Amino acid sequence: MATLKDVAKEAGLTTSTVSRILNNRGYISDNARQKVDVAMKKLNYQPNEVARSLHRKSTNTIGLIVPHIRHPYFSEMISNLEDQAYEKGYRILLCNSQSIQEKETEYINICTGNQVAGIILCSGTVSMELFEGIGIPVITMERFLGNGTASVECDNKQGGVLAAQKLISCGCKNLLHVGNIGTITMPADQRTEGFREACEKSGIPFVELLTEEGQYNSMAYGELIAEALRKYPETDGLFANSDLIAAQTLQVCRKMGIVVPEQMKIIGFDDVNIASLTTPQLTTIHQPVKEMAEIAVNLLHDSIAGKMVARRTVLPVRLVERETTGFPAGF
Amino acid sequence: MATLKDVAKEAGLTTSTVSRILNNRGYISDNARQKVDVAMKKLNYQPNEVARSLHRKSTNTIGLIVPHIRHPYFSEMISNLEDQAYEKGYRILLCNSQSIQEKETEYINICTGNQVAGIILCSGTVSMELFEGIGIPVITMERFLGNGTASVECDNKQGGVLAAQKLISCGCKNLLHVGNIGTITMPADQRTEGFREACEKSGIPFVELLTEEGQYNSMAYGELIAEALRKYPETDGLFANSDLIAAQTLQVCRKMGIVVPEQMKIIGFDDVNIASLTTPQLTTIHQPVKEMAEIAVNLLHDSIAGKMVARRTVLPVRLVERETTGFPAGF
DNA sequence: CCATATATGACAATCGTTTGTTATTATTTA
DNA sequence: TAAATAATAACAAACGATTGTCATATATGG
Repeated sequence: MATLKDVAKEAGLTTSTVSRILNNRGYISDNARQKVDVAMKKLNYQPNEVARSLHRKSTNTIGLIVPHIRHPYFSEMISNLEDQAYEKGYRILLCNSQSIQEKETEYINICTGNQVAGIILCSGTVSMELFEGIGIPVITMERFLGNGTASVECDNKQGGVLAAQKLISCGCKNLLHVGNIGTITMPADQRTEGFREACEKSGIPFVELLTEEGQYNSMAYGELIAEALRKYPETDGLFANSDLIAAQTLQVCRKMGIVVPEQMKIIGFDDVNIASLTTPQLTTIHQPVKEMAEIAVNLLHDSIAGKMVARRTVLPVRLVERETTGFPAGF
Repeated sequence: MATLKDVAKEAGLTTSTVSRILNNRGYISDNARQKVDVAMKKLNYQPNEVARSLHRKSTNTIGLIVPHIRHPYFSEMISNLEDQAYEKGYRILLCNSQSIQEKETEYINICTGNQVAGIILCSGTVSMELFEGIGIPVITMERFLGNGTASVECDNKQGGVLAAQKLISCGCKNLLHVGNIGTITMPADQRTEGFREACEKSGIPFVELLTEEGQYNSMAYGELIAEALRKYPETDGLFANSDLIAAQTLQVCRKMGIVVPEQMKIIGFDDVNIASLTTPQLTTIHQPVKEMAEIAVNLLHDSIAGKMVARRTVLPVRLVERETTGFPAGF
């Protein structure tokens, strides 16, 4: 790899001048600019970002910590975040914590060790103290973090309300809600909250099913759901905390001979691509993933620049009616 | 952020000694080791990887260039690659080229500029010349690259053969194959090759449907398939180059009133999670994604270490029979 | 007690880039 | 023609860690 020095020698200039040209500072003649251009092309010169980063004491890399990559919601989110980061000139250091505390902790250290400019933390489990003293901006998504970090969420509670209202308006009398991991508190718990409130308002009872970390990680909810449906056979409406769970519910219903939507209505969450690939297609709560990603990167960008930044950003969700709640099959 | 110097001062030692302790070289006393340990903890010291990288002239980062993140096959692949990289002490710099040549080129430059230790290139479009002189190891996955780079693929051709044989053994007489992007050559084209040969051997005709880049990027194949099924109404067996396409085909069939598997058998490719979330569940060709990822990272690791490395690695595929080819619904 | 092994200090170079300072020239401009 | 501006050279320090070379100081063993 050619260095600045090589370019300078090739162009017959000093490193100072070449560096100044690259960074557009001070006096520069067109002549010099051209000579440098030619030399750079000839030597196939690429500035060494590592050296640059060392000097300016920060990289243009964002550490992205997620609990999952394969999960459709996160792959969607990662994709959008990568997009936005690229737009703003940032790179993504991808860290899959698998929602294991130790891995998350280690990845945080890896991020700081690698001098990332900032961290975007998606739905993790690590305690907030770890972020107290790291001295770089952190944006959380779908994640509580008590200290000074900014968070981006969708209106989870409203999503729960919408789901409940829809199921109730469909005439469901016995609801089942497949919620989050019981042992971890996260903003997505608000879905349950909203669901509960709406149910209580209408006097409709519902059973809340807590999931376990193991299921979250394996993305396999089939057994859990089958068991619950056996235990609560009167269930005629189900609200799942993700489309993935809802899709698996469909499979379980089929196995058990429960016809959707006739005997059971189902509503998912996220509105990822599988939602429209199931049969029947999933009614779901749409999360504005793209907008959330854009806002997250913008917040981080501003935060890195030392600007003050919104402490909490909540984006609206909306109900997308497809077929699992009896949408007119007229297509 | 505390530096080595700070730690040394805190521990009452010199930077030389501390550095030697951190890197386990030369003579070190337990006493000194402890003092450094205490100082590190007290100062919350993290070695600056940027400085380290600059010195050793290489990072422990792998550039991962993919044409997609949201696509289930790639998110699966990315997840496995991240896993493997982590195991071996590498970090992942995630680059989504969106199969745009310019972006791919730029990302290659970004990778080299950031002194990555190596690159894993998934199914890209850029011409191989770009990789000629970059001087770092490159492993390709599902991607041809004529020059000295190593590649990891699944046995695409065999996959095509298996699919054809299955459809034919199911009694299909008029086959449709939804293939790759017409304008780009890639190993996945071999699926078509295998499919063709098996069909010809049995004297069964098939129509090959080329897809377009636009579809690949939007992941929306519905229109294309609907059109084809209208044009070739006698079709009774379909082999799609991905589960995503196959899943969309199921939706199209439903809209058109074609009953699967009775009137039409469908086989996908990849065996990603959606394959078992559709109704009926997809029969598909299983790619050993995990093993491919593991081998890719191992190859890159060896390649970085200067070892000689297999030029081409082809892993076996297998047919996974589910419901779209009439698997006994006895579950 | 001398030789060897062990442990550390003190210093400096290096990785590649940025940036500041001072000096030196060439070109304008008043 | 003196003064101001423009363009570059020549050096060197800095970013933080690694590593090499000596020098020095104990400790251990034969």
